[in-house]
Amino acid sequence: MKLATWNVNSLKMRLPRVLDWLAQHAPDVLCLQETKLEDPGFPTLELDAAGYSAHFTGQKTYNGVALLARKALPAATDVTRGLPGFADDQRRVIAASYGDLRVVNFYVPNGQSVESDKYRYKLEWCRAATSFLRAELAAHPRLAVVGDFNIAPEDRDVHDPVAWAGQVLCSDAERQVFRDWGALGLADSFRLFDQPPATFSWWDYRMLGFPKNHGLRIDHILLSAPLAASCTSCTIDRNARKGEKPSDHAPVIAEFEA
DNA sequence: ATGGCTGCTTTGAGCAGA
Repeated sequence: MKLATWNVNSLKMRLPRVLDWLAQHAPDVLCLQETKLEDPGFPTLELDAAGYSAHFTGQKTYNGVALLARKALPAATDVTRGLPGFADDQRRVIAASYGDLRVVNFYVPNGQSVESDKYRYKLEWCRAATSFLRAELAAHPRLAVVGDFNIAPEDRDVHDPVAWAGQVLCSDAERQVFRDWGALGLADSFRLFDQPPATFSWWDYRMLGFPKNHGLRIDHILLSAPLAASCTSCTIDRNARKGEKPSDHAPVIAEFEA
């Protein structure tokens, strides 16, 4: 079983790459963020032709998340959108069950800067997400929480920790949220394995960010204990960041026994 | 080789991303 997450920065622009990537990697589930599509414009037919069933919640210009699942999987059940008790026009959360596998797909707010109202919104959003995840864990033993978290959990996830110290994506409050989710019983699958240093999932389009590997690891796959026990690898596909018209994020992939 | 932002929007300068 293979589970992946990818912030595509506009599914309209990235659909050819997504279809190529699905054909090459054949994940069982691929979670997308920043689709930037209203639901009637979602490319359901193209993905169906590629062998994937889609569930999604989107809006124009910003945000938007989707779950793509190979049709061989059990049909999605218990599909939920948004965070309970957190009224929000921004489409950032979708979750579904495939048999006993539960997948939560997050596009965590960016926050812009620690002085910004958007940062306060980010922390409030994360507080609601913590409550949601506690309930999801209680209901679903085999839980994966994936997506663009917009949090670099530790200094080793940052190309220049001194420059980023205390900045948005790296602030103490954001890193505490990541630890809180870990304390609920969600393991960072990437850190279950030895990894090359300076492995990142996002690189700024500007200033030769990718060629210089000036990146951050902000896209994650968290696993409940039963899922973590069967996880055999977690990798970031930096090849997907190369070439013409890449997203600024690379996919994260977790593989499991059976 | 992977190369000095990109995608979006009441179409075009400005916002947002991270």
